Amino acid sequence: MRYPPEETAEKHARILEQASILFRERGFSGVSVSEIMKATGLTHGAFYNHFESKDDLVSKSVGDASAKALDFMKESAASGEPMTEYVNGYLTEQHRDDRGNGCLMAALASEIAREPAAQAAFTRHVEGMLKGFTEPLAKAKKKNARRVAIRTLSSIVGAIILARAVDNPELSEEILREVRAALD
Amino acid sequence: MRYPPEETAEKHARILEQASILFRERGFSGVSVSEIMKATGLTHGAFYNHFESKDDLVSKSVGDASAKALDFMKESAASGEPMTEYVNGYLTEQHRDDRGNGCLMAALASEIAREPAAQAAFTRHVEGMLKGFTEPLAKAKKKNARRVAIRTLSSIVGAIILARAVDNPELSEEILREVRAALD
DNA sequence: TGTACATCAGTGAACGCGCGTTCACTGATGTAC
DNA sequence: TGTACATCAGTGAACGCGCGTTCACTGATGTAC
Repeated sequence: MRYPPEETAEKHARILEQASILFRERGFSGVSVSEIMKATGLTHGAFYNHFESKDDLVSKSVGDASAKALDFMKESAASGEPMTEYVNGYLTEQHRDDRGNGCLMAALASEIAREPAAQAAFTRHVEGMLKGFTEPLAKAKKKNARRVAIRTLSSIVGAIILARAVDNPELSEEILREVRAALD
Repeated sequence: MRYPPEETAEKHARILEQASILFRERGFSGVSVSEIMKATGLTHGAFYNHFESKDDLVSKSVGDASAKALDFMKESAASGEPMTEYVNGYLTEQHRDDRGNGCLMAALASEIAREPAAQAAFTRHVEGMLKGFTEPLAKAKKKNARRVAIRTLSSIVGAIILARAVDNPELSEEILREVRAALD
């Protein structure tokens, strides 16, 4: 049956949001269209009124998660010492244990390397993150701002991926702590 | 029909080898048992004479790939300036483009975080890599050898994962180059 | 303002497909006597 | 040394299952007059 346009738009946004959480938690191929629609409160058949295919959703949910993450970083940057603060929040056990709401790169970069549909949005995301790290450094007249940004991003993404994969809690915490210490 | 024991052992090793290449290329869930057996030159039915289940193979192929990678690192360490040399070889376009024969952590860490069967072997691998990085630093009386090892490992794993996921060749090469430069 | 009709976002059964896994069968190898 | 039999790693058809996707149908909303 027909629904008011605002309701339809709201459902569309909810599919995107649930998808971007579930994909980060379990990977693109680990989540079915049915599960996403169930999480949204609808049945699977309605999915194709909102997206062309699962691949279409994959690519759009990466774009959506990226936009939200870049907004969050900009807020963080607006409050003084941005990179150190951001990185300290990033390398926490809380972030490690909350994949669904956490970093897009740490959760999905490996799978995106094999998912051409999502690469364009993901590449823009990496550039956006690097820009967000580089600009404050450049403003503060630091040397090699872009290089420092690239190294920092690689370190923190690598650290949280390893901290998540390892089943020894001491080692996991050690990785987060020692990489955090690099920025102090 | 029955086969000589050496032939059976050789086939077993070949399944492990092909699996560890294919898994790194396309992820655990991206490769079917049939594909692995076809790559080994057998049919899928024979698989269960060698392994209990696909999960069993996943965990054993991680152990196998780890053993080979640690051996390779030890060889590299036996030849003088180990970490810098190793890292320079790691952060290359060649390694980036050869997932199947490349680093286990870069290829599979994200998926292993959701694959309990493989976590024990993977954790031993990370500890082995850290040990291989730490020992030469400690022998050379460097300060904070373990901390430097953790930061280096996080950086290079993060860098190659990002370099693979990004669809802009200049950005991809820049990431590899700028993280490589950190170790000079 | 009231009536008739087109619209379209839902539902849920059904589709073909590939997956992991099982199983009856084969036949060369290894063993017992 | 030769014969009879047990072993067991292969083959390939078949299994149930969940997946992405399609489709006939529903019925409230929006539009035309």
